[in-house]
Amino acid sequence: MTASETQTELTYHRLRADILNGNLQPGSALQFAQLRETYAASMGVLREALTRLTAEGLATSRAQQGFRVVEVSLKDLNDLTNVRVLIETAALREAVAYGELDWESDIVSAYHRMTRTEKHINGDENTVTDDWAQAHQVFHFALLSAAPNTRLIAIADGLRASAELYRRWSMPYETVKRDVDAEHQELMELALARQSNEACDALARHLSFTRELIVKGTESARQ
Amino acid sequence: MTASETQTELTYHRLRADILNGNLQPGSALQFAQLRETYAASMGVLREALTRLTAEGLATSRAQQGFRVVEVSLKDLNDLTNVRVLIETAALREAVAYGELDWESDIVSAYHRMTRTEKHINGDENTVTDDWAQAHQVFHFALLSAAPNTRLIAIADGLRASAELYRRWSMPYETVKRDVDAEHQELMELALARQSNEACDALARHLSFTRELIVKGTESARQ
DNA sequence: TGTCAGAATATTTTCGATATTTTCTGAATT
DNA sequence: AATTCAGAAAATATCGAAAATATTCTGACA
Repeated sequence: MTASETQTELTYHRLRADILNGNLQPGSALQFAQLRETYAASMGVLREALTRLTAEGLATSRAQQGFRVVEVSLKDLNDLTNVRVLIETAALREAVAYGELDWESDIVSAYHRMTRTEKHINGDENTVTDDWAQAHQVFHFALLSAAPNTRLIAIADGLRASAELYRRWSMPYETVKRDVDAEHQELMELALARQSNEACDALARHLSFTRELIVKGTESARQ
Repeated sequence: MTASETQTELTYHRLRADILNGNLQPGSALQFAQLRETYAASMGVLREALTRLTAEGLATSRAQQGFRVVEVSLKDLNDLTNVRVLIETAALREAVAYGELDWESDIVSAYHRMTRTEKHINGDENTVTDDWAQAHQVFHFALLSAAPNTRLIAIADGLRASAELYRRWSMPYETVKRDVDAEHQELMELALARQSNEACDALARHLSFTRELIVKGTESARQ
């Protein structure tokens, strides 16, 4: 193996991707025998990858009962959204206060890349390409990256992984014709204009949008 | 092995305790051969325990270069303190708003236990007993436990582990005769009186105290 | 004196066989 | 019909040796 990436990291990334894109369904059991075939990895490697995913909040484990994909729920989505608003607005406020030219350039660059990346697989509006998801993450990371408080940024990044899980869930409900690009553009412009309060409001709305969609979607489905 | 605790968990807890109480110094290498003797554990078990500690922020790892105890720094202490104030006050505000009789009773009980627990080992003011550290954690957990947002509580708990690392560092500087018990009592009374703003202020001051001590201590040492 | 290649050493990573625990199945008992 | 229990089956947890990779040491060359 010539790559610098260790076997465990490779398996970790592949498992992580399969959880995030729904290939492994929330709540389903992650059994070693089965995973071993799929990923051609030894038990030790799988075990370590799963431990990392558990710590990240994408899987759960109970002693002697193995691992499962984490469950999703409306309650957790609500909690998650509230925490993300709290953390990300705090980080954005710092970034707007301390960001310099590098920060501005990174945001513009990330925005450009995101808007020029093919968003849907074969035009199917219920899907998102890996490339776009990646570019989206980079854009949001760039927005906060100038915040001096690295702990804040690390927590925001960690929560973004969980949020990805729900984004997938919300896609079928995006009947409202949400204009995500416009939200991102507004966010970028307010940040670059150093309008702290307005930018934070826009970010809060942006983060809350997914929750609103799912809540409304499941409510109408229940009737 | 008859215990319900799995081998990995046992080793994880022992390693964690040794990092927190300074038995393993910040920045020092955690080598397998050495750890294997100390903890009488296999490589796989150690590897998993270390992976969990890394995810928790108490250790670091680089591919092919093993694990180390996490480094401490003034910058990180500052970041950590700011995030903790942000998170814990948000959680406390929720707890004060939603807490019921169970919550009140738990706080009173935890406070009582903490104040009746021997604090120092052999009266040495530079040390803290494991029992007191445990009771202290339980008290702070009880304060926030009524917050409906479980994500918020989980993050607060996670950060408390890192904070423990710095508490140890600050002990030699506690020359100011800090009255921790009084701080805790004030905190408890304000929370039970449902005085949200005042309680959050008291909590912010309480969390920031450790930072002030270390900053002042290292400044005067540098002169 | 400083630099560099290559051997020697030390450390980490990976693997599958074995031990332990949980879950399943079905017959016996109340 | 419901419960209990033992044995079988399936899954997870544990271990230490072997492979892969980094680090250190050595001595020749500039």
